[in-house]
Amino acid sequence: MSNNDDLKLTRARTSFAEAVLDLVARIPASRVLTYGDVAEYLGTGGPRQVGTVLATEGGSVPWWRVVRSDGTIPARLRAQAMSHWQVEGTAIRDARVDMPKAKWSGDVGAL
DNA sequence: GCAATGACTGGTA
DNA sequence: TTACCAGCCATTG
Repeated sequence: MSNNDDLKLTRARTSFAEAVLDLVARIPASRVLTYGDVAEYLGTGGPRQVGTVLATEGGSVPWWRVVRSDGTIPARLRAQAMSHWQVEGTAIRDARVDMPKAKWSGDVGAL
């Protein structure tokens, strides 16, 4: 697998950050996950840790595919995320992600 | 090793 | 519907 080389693109990263970035990078377009779901999927840490990782190294992954449980995100990122969601065709509901429709099942083959 | 921080969550008012 | 509170846990100083 060449994805190992990707790990060298940035700084050392911890095992947790590595797992978060890896999972976020695997989220298919038009699909989103909540911070809590990412943490639960990894089996460790919590939603705050996921946010901390994305705030630190999120520039290298599709962070807009990770949103709050309400389908919203911080005002600082809302405009940017909205633009990406529209381009990728993500289900949107009144300036928020339509979680019931856009939430990723964890299976890339599910459509 | 300890204390503070934070792109969160769920419950209550 | 929005606003506020307490809990959670890895990372950083």
